[in-house]
Amino acid sequence: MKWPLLDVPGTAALKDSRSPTPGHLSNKVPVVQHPHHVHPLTPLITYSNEHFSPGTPPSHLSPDILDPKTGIPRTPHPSELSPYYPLSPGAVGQIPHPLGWLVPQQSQHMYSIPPGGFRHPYPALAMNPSMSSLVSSRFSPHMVPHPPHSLHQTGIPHPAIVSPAIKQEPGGDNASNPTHGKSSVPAKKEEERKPHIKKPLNAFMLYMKEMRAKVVAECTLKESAAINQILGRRWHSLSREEQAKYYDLARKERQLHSQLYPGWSARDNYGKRKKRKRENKPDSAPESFSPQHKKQCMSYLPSEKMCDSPTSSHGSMLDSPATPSAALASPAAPAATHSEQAQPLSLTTKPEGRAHHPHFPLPGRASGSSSSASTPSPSSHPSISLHSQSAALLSRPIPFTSLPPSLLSPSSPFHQAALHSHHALLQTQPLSLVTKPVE
DNA sequence: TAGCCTTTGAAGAAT
DNA sequence: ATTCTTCAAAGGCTA
Repeated sequence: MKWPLLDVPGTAALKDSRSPTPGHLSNKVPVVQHPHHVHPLTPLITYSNEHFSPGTPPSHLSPDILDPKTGIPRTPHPSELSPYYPLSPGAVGQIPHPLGWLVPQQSQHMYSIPPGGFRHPYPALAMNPSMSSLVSSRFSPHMVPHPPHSLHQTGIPHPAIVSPAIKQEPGGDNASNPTHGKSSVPAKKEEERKPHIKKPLNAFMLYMKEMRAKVVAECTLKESAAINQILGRRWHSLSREEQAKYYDLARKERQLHSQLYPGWSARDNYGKRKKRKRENKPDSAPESFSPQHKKQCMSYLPSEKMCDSPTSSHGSMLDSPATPSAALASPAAPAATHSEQAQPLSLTTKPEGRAHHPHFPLPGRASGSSSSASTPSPSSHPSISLHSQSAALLSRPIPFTSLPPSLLSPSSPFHQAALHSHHALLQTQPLSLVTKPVE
């Protein structure tokens, strides 16, 4: 099922991402509508900080680098060495932080605006008539409008595009390329010429990108694995509204991404990375962890406990956004009856594999399925499967999208019951730790 | 030095 | 229809 697209004014045209119609996009994408508005995703769609590093521009941003595809020399522009929006210096000062509501404190240093201004992260989108005012005078000639289908070959430094030279697999990616071999030389060449278009970031990734620096600063930690654990917990501690913001951003980004790369599929990136080494897991029982995994988990726990102060534990996982609209329609009352400590590291209870979060059928593909609301799959989450009673209490993640707004009201019996069940579940969560072998 | 770790979510593949 | 797998960010760590 798909994320139930919001009827957010201005996004309707994006709903059909496969048939981008510049004319439609014009006045329906509020994020780029106003000439002085910065794309709300600005700091989040960087995809890679490589594109930001003013001091050490990646090779593909090097001025004297020719586009591997077109051979067109990249026009060096100061703004390319740092953030995205090619706004004039005079306009920079007018830029409200696109995520001011997200990063009230750290926005200044996290997204400092360089002298060169921003570079629009989605130049192609900027090329439609309505956006032309935004970019017409800010892009160098080679960034002049191109049909979406040719974007990959223009050398436009879209943050989602990573030069093959950077992202390329060691050894020519042969190992993971099913078409490798003598007979696939053309295919290989073709593959090499293709820029690596990264996946759009999901809500949590956006959140991580946003909050990582803060957590790092707070905890003086740098290991991403540890940071991510903390962020994962904090993510769950966010209120529905707070998460909804990120879901909304992620949705918009997906829409923009699909607008820019109509032919792109997540499958395109399959095999781009080296295969993970989790193959050694199958031989172990679900509840048995490899020593390495154990060690990793345990080693990260103390750090997290020390750092992860429940500064934002007013949310509930039940309050996670089914849809932003739902969240906004009925913002969850701060159900701060549990703290993060009350949910000790459920992440460590994940034996292996990935499972969709059972608590909330977030507006993904499952939400469109009516059966998803009636056929719970608690086993999809290890911690749930370990607590059938809790799972029964929770009885099942009913898609909020399928519920009438009245039930979504914090004061509604359903809401209260759900919270009660949720809290009951949380109280059982510590048990899940027991299931984790302690060395 | 390539890949792992760790998180959640999206999307595609597989069952 | 459901489950599983891969990738997205990121930086220290490890083989």
